[in-house]
Amino acid sequence: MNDTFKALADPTRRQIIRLLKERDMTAGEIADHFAMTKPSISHHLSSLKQAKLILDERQGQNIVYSLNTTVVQDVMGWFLEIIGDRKPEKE
Amino acid sequence: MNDTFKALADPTRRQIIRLLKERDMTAGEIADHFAMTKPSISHHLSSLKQAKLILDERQGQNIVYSLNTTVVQDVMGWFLEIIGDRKPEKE
DNA sequence: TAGATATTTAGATGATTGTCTAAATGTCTA
DNA sequence: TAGACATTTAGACAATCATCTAAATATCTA
Repeated sequence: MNDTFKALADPTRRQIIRLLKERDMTAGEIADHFAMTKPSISHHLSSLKQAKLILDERQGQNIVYSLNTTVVQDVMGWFLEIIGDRKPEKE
Repeated sequence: MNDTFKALADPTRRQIIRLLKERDMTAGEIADHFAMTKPSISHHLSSLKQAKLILDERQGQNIVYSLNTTVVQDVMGWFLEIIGDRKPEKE
Protein backbone atom coordinates (compact mmCIF):
# COMPACT_ATOMS: atom_id res chain seq x y z
CA MET A 1 0.00 0.00 0.00
CA ASN A 2 2.86 2.35 0.68
CA ASP A 3 4.29 1.80 -2.78
CA THR A 4 0.90 2.64 -4.20
CA PHE A 5 0.60 5.94 -2.39
CA LYS A 6 4.17 6.86 -3.19
CA ALA A 7 3.55 6.12 -6.84
CA LEU A 8 0.53 8.40 -6.80
CA ALA A 9 2.51 11.23 -5.25
CA ASP A 10 4.00 12.38 -8.56
CA PRO A 11 1.97 14.43 -11.08
CA THR A 12 3.58 12.78 -14.12
CA ARG A 13 2.61 9.37 -12.83
CA ARG A 14 -0.94 10.45 -12.11
CA GLN A 15 -1.16 11.82 -15.64
CA ILE A 16 0.04 8.48 -17.00
CA ILE A 17 -2.76 6.81 -15.08
CA ARG A 18 -5.27 9.19 -16.61
CA LEU A 19 -3.89 8.44 -20.09
CA LEU A 20 -4.20 4.71 -19.52
CA LYS A 21 -7.72 5.22 -18.30
CA GLU A 22 -8.63 6.13 -21.89
CA ARG A 23 -6.84 3.27 -23.59
CA ASP A 24 -3.85 0.94 -23.39
CA MET A 25 -0.68 2.51 -24.76
CA THR A 26 2.90 1.61 -25.62
CA ALA A 27 5.74 3.15 -23.63
CA GLY A 28 6.55 5.34 -26.63
CA GLU A 29 3.00 6.63 -26.98
CA ILE A 30 2.94 7.49 -23.30
CA ALA A 31 6.31 9.27 -23.53
CA ASP A 32 5.00 11.36 -26.45
CA HIS A 33 2.58 13.06 -24.06
CA PHE A 34 5.36 14.48 -21.92
CA ALA A 35 8.22 16.97 -22.25
CA MET A 36 10.60 14.52 -20.68
CA THR A 37 13.06 11.93 -21.96
CA LYS A 38 11.97 8.36 -22.59
CA PRO A 39 14.24 6.97 -19.88
CA SER A 40 12.55 9.25 -17.36
CA ILE A 41 9.11 8.02 -18.43
CA SER A 42 10.39 4.46 -18.29
CA HIS A 43 11.43 5.11 -14.72
CA HIS A 44 7.94 6.37 -13.85
CA LEU A 45 6.36 3.37 -15.54
CA SER A 46 8.57 1.10 -13.50
CA SER A 47 7.45 2.86 -10.31
CA LEU A 48 3.78 2.46 -11.28
CA LYS A 49 4.39 -1.17 -12.18
CA GLN A 50 6.05 -1.90 -8.84
CA ALA A 51 3.00 -0.40 -7.17
CA LYS A 52 0.93 -2.76 -9.34
CA LEU A 53 -1.10 0.21 -10.55
CA ILE A 54 -0.33 -0.71 -14.15
CA LEU A 55 0.40 -3.91 -16.08
CA ASP A 56 2.79 -4.41 -18.97
CA GLU A 57 2.83 -6.84 -21.86
CA ARG A 58 5.35 -7.04 -24.66
CA GLN A 59 3.91 -6.99 -28.15
CA GLY A 60 6.73 -7.35 -30.62
CA GLN A 61 9.01 -4.36 -30.34
CA ASN A 62 6.56 -2.50 -28.14
CA ILE A 63 5.60 -2.86 -24.55
CA VAL A 64 1.95 -2.12 -24.00
CA TYR A 65 0.86 -0.70 -20.66
CA SER A 66 -2.61 -0.91 -19.17
CA LEU A 67 -4.32 0.17 -15.98
CA ASN A 68 -4.77 -2.35 -13.17
CA THR A 69 -8.13 -1.22 -11.87
CA THR A 70 -8.05 -3.79 -9.07
CA VAL A 71 -5.34 -1.91 -7.22
CA VAL A 72 -6.93 1.45 -7.92
CA GLN A 73 -10.00 0.05 -6.23
CA ASP A 74 -7.94 -1.05 -3.23
CA VAL A 75 -6.77 2.53 -2.71
CA MET A 76 -10.34 3.70 -3.04
CA GLY A 77 -11.25 1.29 -0.27
CA TRP A 78 -8.76 3.02 1.99
CA PHE A 79 -10.51 6.33 1.44
CA LEU A 80 -13.97 4.88 1.86
CA GLU A 81 -12.87 3.61 5.24
CA ILE A 82 -11.77 7.11 6.21
CA ILE A 83 -14.92 8.82 5.06
CA GLY A 84 -17.44 6.28 6.20
CA ASP A 85 -18.10 5.21 9.76
CA ARG A 86 -17.12 8.44 11.44
CA LYS A 87 -18.19 9.92 14.74
CA PRO A 88 -20.95 12.48 14.09
CA GLU A 89 -19.68 16.07 13.86
CA LYS A 90 -22.45 17.65 15.91
CA GLU A 91 -25.13 16.60 18.38
CA MET B 1 -4.25 18.24 -5.39
CA ASN B 2 -0.54 17.53 -5.64
CA ASP B 3 -0.02 18.60 -2.04
CA THR B 4 -2.76 16.20 -1.04
CA PHE B 5 -1.23 13.20 -2.76
CA LYS B 6 2.22 14.07 -1.48
CA ALA B 7 0.86 14.32 2.04
CA LEU B 8 -0.69 10.86 1.69
CA ALA B 9 2.59 9.36 0.50
CA ASP B 10 3.99 8.95 4.01
CA PRO B 11 2.87 6.11 6.32
CA THR B 12 3.10 8.23 9.48
CA ARG B 13 0.81 10.82 7.96
CA ARG B 14 -1.68 8.19 6.83
CA GLN B 15 -1.68 6.79 10.34
CA ILE B 16 -2.38 10.26 11.73
CA ILE B 17 -5.37 10.46 9.42
CA ARG B 18 -6.63 7.13 10.70
CA LEU B 19 -6.23 8.34 14.28
CA LEU B 20 -8.19 11.50 13.55
CA LYS B 21 -10.86 9.42 11.91
CA GLU B 22 -11.68 8.08 15.38
CA ARG B 23 -11.70 11.40 17.20
CA ASP B 24 -10.17 14.87 17.32
CA MET B 25 -6.83 14.97 19.13
CA THR B 26 -4.25 17.44 20.40
CA ALA B 27 -0.79 17.48 18.86
CA GLY B 28 0.58 15.86 22.00
CA GLU B 29 -1.95 13.03 21.95
CA ILE B 30 -1.12 12.35 18.33
CA ALA B 31 2.60 12.36 19.04
CA ASP B 32 2.10 9.83 21.85
CA HIS B 33 1.09 7.26 19.24
CA PHE B 34 4.46 7.37 17.50
CA ALA B 35 8.08 6.50 18.29
CA MET B 36 9.19 9.85 16.97
CA THR B 37 9.94 13.26 18.47
CA LYS B 38 7.24 15.86 18.82
CA PRO B 39 8.90 18.22 16.35
CA SER B 40 8.81 15.48 13.73
CA ILE B 41 5.11 14.91 14.30
CA SER B 42 4.55 18.66 14.21
CA HIS B 43 6.24 18.69 10.83
CA HIS B 44 3.91 15.96 9.55
CA LEU B 45 0.89 17.80 10.92
CA SER B 46 2.01 20.89 9.08
CA SER B 47 2.25 18.92 5.86
CA LEU B 48 -1.25 17.49 6.32
CA LYS B 49 -2.53 20.95 7.17
CA GLN B 50 -1.01 22.48 4.04
CA ALA B 51 -2.76 19.76 2.05
CA LYS B 52 -5.95 20.79 3.87
CA LEU B 53 -6.47 17.18 4.90
CA ILE B 54 -6.70 18.25 8.54
CA LEU B 55 -7.81 21.37 10.42
CA ASP B 56 -6.35 22.86 13.58
CA GLU B 57 -7.82 24.94 16.36
CA ARG B 58 -6.07 26.22 19.41
CA GLN B 59 -7.75 25.41 22.73
CA GLY B 60 -5.76 26.98 25.52
CA GLN B 61 -2.31 25.46 25.62
CA ASN B 62 -3.30 22.71 23.21
CA ILE B 63 -3.86 22.66 19.50
CA VAL B 64 -6.63 20.29 18.53
CA TYR B 65 -6.50 18.63 15.14
CA SER B 66 -9.42 17.20 13.21
CA LEU B 67 -10.00 15.55 9.87
CA ASN B 68 -11.21 17.63 6.96
CA THR B 69 -13.45 15.11 5.25
CA THR B 70 -14.22 17.49 2.41
CA VAL B 71 -10.73 17.17 0.98
CA VAL B 72 -10.63 13.43 1.59
CA GLN B 73 -13.76 13.28 -0.54
CA ASP B 74 -12.07 15.30 -3.29
CA VAL B 75 -9.31 12.71 -3.51
CA MET B 76 -11.93 10.00 -3.63
CA GLY B 77 -13.47 11.78 -6.59
CA TRP B 78 -10.17 11.49 -8.41
CA PHE B 79 -10.22 7.73 -7.98
CA LEU B 80 -13.87 7.40 -8.92
CA GLU B 81 -13.05 9.17 -12.15
CA ILE B 82 -10.33 6.63 -12.88
CA ILE B 83 -12.39 3.58 -12.08
CA GLY B 84 -15.67 4.64 -13.59
CA ASP B 85 -16.32 5.38 -17.23
CA ARG B 86 -13.72 3.03 -18.65
CA LYS B 87 -13.57 1.27 -21.97
CA PRO B 88 -14.85 -2.29 -21.51
CA GLU B 89 -12.07 -4.86 -21.07
CA LYS B 90 -13.57 -7.45 -23.38
CA GLU B 91 -16.22 -7.55 -26.09
C1' DT C 1 22.99 -11.44 -39.97
C1' DA C 2 23.15 -6.12 -39.99
C1' DG C 3 20.80 -2.25 -39.18
C1' DA C 4 16.78 0.12 -37.45
C1' DT C 5 13.45 0.82 -33.90
C1' DA C 6 11.52 0.47 -29.06
C1' DT C 7 12.49 0.27 -24.52
C1' DT C 8 15.12 -0.31 -20.36
C1' DT C 9 19.29 -0.11 -17.34
C1' DA C 10 23.30 2.25 -15.38
C1' DG C 11 25.36 5.95 -13.37
C1' DA C 12 25.47 10.80 -12.14
C1' DT C 13 23.52 15.07 -10.11
C1' DG C 14 20.69 18.56 -7.91
C1' DA C 15 16.37 18.91 -5.27
C1' DT C 16 13.28 17.32 -1.85
C1' DT C 17 12.19 14.75 2.29
C1' DG C 18 12.06 12.76 7.03
C1' DT C 19 14.22 13.02 11.07
C1' DC C 20 16.86 14.96 14.86
C1' DT C 21 18.39 18.56 18.62
C1' DA C 22 18.13 23.16 20.23
C1' DA C 23 15.69 27.22 20.64
C1' DA C 24 11.52 30.12 20.23
C1' DT C 25 6.56 31.06 20.89
C1' DG C 26 2.16 30.88 23.10
C1' DT C 27 -0.74 29.91 27.15
C1' DC C 28 -1.90 28.88 31.85
C1' DT C 29 -1.49 29.35 36.87
C1' DA C 30 0.55 30.24 41.41
C1' DT D 1 5.20 38.14 36.48
C1' DA D 2 7.92 33.65 36.75
C1' DG D 3 7.88 29.15 35.77
C1' DA D 4 5.78 25.13 33.70
C1' DC D 5 3.64 23.01 29.88
C1' DA D 6 2.33 22.40 24.78
C1' DT D 7 3.65 23.17 20.43
C1' DT D 8 6.17 25.03 16.59
C1' DT D 9 10.27 26.95 14.14
C1' DA D 10 15.14 26.81 12.80
C1' DG D 11 18.98 24.57 11.18
C1' DA D 12 21.50 20.38 10.09
C1' DC D 13 22.10 15.86 7.89
C1' DA D 14 21.50 11.45 5.55
C1' DA D 15 18.35 9.18 2.44
C1' DT D 16 15.33 9.22 -1.35
C1' DC D 17 13.74 11.04 -5.72
C1' DA D 18 13.21 12.99 -10.49
C1' DT D 19 15.74 13.81 -14.15
C1' DC D 20 19.45 13.58 -17.54
C1' DT D 21 22.95 11.28 -20.94
C1' DA D 22 25.08 7.14 -22.48
C1' DA D 23 24.94 2.43 -23.08
C1' DA D 24 22.61 -2.11 -23.13
C1' DT D 25 18.86 -5.31 -24.46
C1' DA D 26 15.12 -7.01 -27.27
C1' DT D 27 12.66 -7.40 -31.53
C1' DC D 28 11.73 -6.86 -36.34
C1' DT D 29 12.93 -6.82 -41.26
C1' DA D 30 15.67 -6.47 -45.49
